Amino acid sequence: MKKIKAFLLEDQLCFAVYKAANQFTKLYRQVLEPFGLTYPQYLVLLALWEQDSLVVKQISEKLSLGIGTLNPILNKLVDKGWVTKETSSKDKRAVIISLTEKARATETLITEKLMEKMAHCDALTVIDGDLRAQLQNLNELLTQLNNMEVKDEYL
Amino acid sequence: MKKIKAFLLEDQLCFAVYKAANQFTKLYRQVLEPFGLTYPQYLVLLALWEQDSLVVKQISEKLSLGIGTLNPILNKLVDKGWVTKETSSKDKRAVIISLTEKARATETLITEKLMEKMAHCDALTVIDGDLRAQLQNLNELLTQLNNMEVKDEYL
DNA sequence: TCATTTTATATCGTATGCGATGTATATGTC
DNA sequence: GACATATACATCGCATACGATATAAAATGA
Repeated sequence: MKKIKAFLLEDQLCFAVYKAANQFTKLYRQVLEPFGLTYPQYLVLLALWEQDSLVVKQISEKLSLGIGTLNPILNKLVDKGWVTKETSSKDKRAVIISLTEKARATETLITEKLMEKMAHCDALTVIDGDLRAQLQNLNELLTQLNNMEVKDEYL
Repeated sequence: MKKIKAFLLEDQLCFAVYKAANQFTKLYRQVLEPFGLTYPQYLVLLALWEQDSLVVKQISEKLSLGIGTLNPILNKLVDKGWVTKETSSKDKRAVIISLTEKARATETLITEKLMEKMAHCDALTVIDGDLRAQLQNLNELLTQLNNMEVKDEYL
């Protein structure tokens, strides 16, 4: 009596994603820890290196993280001197997050160390291309699904 | 001055995986919450539905979770009456986790509810096949990388 | 204008997820 | 059998991640 394939642990897409996310975090920790950074904290910096001085809401959207998750991360980045927080003068509700000199100065080094680590595994690059595109599709789908849920109740 | 493509937030494989994992957890919560289950708790049940009465160590390996993460989850499952814990008679260090009657009885219902939810999104099924295989490759790679790290220091 | 509603953050409680450490039990070696 | 080592689990501290709630400021509208 074999069970439905889709519901065996090893065959589940969601489980594969779950495991990959955990493994990635572990891998990145090796590089980021010496800088005193965690993976989510690094993501915030990554967003700001692309475009500095974002409002919290913009970072929240870029990373798909709620304020409840993001705010503690931002506070830690402030404490550790990576970013600053200032109220927007145009909209006093909004808070602008900006990179410090330290954060700007360290971008290259962190990026190099990460590339070094990843280079140890050429296969990662090979796999990368197609998978990335598919995952982006998946993410759009999941996001839609999650946003649809409220309406869903009324069907 | 465009930056290296690989290091733009949106283009990063790890970020795509990270987001997908978060979205999946949200999606599953909708189905699992009425049962009083979280996604990791459900994963434990999934493992046990495949094969009951596993030792903690075995579950830890199946889910790629350390004892520090797994133990609190198991304790909650015990508290809520989904599984039992008993010391192995053969090896008094080992703890055997077994499904309760409630857990066995609810498997079908939970599985049905999950399939219902997923069925709302046919596209998920279409994407699934290839992506799953690729993610499994990715996971093997990442796991190897993570296990290699210790030796890595001596190169 | 002024009450209502929306929006941007902040805070809180619960549940992971991890590395580090502690403890009891097996195991291997002599 | 004694003892060093390895293994299985437990516990702790830190850092997310989420939903729910709170608060202040902006936008809306009668």
